[in-house]
Amino acid sequence: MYAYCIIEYPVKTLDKAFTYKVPEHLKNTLKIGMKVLVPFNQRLVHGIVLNITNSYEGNYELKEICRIEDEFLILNEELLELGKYLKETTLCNLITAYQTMLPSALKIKDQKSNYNKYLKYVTLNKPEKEIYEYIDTHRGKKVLILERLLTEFKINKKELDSASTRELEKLGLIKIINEKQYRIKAKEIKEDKKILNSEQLHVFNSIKDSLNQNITFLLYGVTGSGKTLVYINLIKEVVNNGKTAILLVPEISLTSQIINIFYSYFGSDVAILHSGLSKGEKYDEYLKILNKDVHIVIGTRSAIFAPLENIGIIIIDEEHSETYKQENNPKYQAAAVASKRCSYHNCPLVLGSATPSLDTMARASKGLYTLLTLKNRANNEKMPECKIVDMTEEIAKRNFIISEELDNRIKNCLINEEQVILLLNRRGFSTIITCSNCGFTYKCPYCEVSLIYHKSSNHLRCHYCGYTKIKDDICPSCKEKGLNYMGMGTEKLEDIIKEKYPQAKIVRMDADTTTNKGMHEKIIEDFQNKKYNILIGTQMVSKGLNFPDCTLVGIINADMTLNIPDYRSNEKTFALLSQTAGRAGRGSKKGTVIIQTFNPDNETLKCLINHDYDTFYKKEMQIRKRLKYPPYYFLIDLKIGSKEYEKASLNANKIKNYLENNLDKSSIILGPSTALNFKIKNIYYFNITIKYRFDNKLKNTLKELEEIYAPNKDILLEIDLNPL
DNA sequence: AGCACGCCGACT
DNA sequence: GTCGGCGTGCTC
Repeated sequence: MYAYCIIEYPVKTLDKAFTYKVPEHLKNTLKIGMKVLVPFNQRLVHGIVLNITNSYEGNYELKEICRIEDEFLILNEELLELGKYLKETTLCNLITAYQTMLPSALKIKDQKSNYNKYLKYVTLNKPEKEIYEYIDTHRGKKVLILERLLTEFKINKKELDSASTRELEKLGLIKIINEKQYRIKAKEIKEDKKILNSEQLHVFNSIKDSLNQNITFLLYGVTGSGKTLVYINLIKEVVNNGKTAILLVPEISLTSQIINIFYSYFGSDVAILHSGLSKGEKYDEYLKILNKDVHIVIGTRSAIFAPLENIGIIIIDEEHSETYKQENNPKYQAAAVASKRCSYHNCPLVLGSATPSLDTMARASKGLYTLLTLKNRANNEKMPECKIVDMTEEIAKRNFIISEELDNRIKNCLINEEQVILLLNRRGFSTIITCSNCGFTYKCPYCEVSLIYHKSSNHLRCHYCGYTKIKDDICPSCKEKGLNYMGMGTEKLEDIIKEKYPQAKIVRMDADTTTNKGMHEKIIEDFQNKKYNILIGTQMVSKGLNFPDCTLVGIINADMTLNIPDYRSNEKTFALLSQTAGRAGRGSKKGTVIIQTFNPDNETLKCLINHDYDTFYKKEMQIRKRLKYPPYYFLIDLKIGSKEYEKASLNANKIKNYLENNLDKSSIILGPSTALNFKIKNIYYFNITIKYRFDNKLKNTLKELEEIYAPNKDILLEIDLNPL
């Protein structure tokens, strides 16, 4: 009997199966997918069994497997295949794929062997007769413990006097048992259930009728339309059929609210997986899934690898969120993995969003996905009224940060004891040059993305195609000397607001104020309980939270995301501002949204204020088509890095030539240009972007490139097959 | 990745 | 003479 193993080192040259003999004593227990310890070049390393055979044809003198590492942990057939799929689609090593699928406590190199948490119980160890004999002949604490045990049978060791317990254990009268405990305990099921409205019911029924088919649904529902309730009912249906379900959410900040809702519906049938958990907690939740103690998994990106069997549905909430793409290796898209798993289990995949990504919507309009729509807010709430304020005019009136309109509305809210959310858009902070007078920003004439300012050379540069120009002294648009960095911190905004509205209670939520675990939840809870009047924050405040008394949302600088140098900047802006706007008017009162901008005529903002995703979609698709961006073209990013500028530049050009000679003529190769973060940790980076539609030479050419550069320690080559 | 082997320079 | 620098090669 022979086992084919992949070993722990994530190196290209070792990314293949090594064959071992299976010793007699392991023949019955060893299974495909197990973690094993094997001898490898003078030392012992961990590996995963990929295959087991009865014969071996080869000339190697095979060594024997030493032992099985975790007998309970077995990657099943589906997950083993999923790893191979990850390797193929992201060009990572197979072992890297398997490592990312496991929680850190079970990863191969984790040295701590036991993450199990036990609760110590005390029980009697002798027949009652002997216990009574002891009680009759002794007195004191020990007798009291024995008397309690005679009636209560087992008692938590912590409740008892430790010295007495130890002595009783020595006498053999009692014993201490370890009982496996899960760190996270589910809350009780609450019987306060909402009923689906007619629109929600229609969507629910459409998906329910296809529960045994591998169909992808796009659930496009406006903010506040009650998508969560649809998810809950779908999952309930799936679980009632004896199957399991995965719900992906974008980030931890959102999970706390959703998790509580799910606990109240499903109690202990839910496992949660996200980065906010400790190693031990993650381990426990993973065990709950492996032990089939739960049917439902809720979590962030990596929860898509949950070892559930018999999956009946996968739901990805806020489908457009960028958090579903992993930015380090393996650079995978959770939605693609989900799609793969759904096809294995022949079950539906549901993508939910109020602002679907263009890729997803394009697939829906092509008929690849089934589009389902929730047009109205649940509970008869109205969509908030949105208004654009032209900041150019306000600056003339010397209102630099808060416009007159927003100022009046804030004052009104404070009088009526209603709440305000202010969004400060801080993305792409200081690398973009803006005219403080007219709001002008430099754009690349070829790629229509904002140019990045390089201070050292006083140049503006397009990070897609490498177009370069020198920064002007006066603004080319208004001829004033207003060209400077754009940006203001939330902290500064907080000071300004405090000064302007001294009577208001203000709270700030950004990366600085939420570093401690639980701070985020606390701020939200306090705001919900009306401890504050005004919440100031970055994108964090945009996520699906319900504040019934929040009637005003102010977007201080809508332009910021419009100007980030990314072909998706319009899409991102539309999503972020819609989400934030959706916070207003979630109770009985009507909500208002004030959008401050230097670009009042911007098409994206116009669509936004009319809640008109469809027009936005059509207009943006035209731009994408004209400029050959996704979804019309696929993109691939190559990142070339070296400690020496010359080497990086030289090799980037070599790679470009190689691509030009080997790719299909229809593919477009852009660059090399200096990367967005040109120099990180003393390594210089260059970017090459490939745009393609159909290119069957592509995969192989990239694999060849990887093989050429794998042994080269001076040059780093990173390939992102699904860049954002 | 990480260990052995191997071939050259500066030390008790 | 030996200790140890890190270049190369190999790992079932």
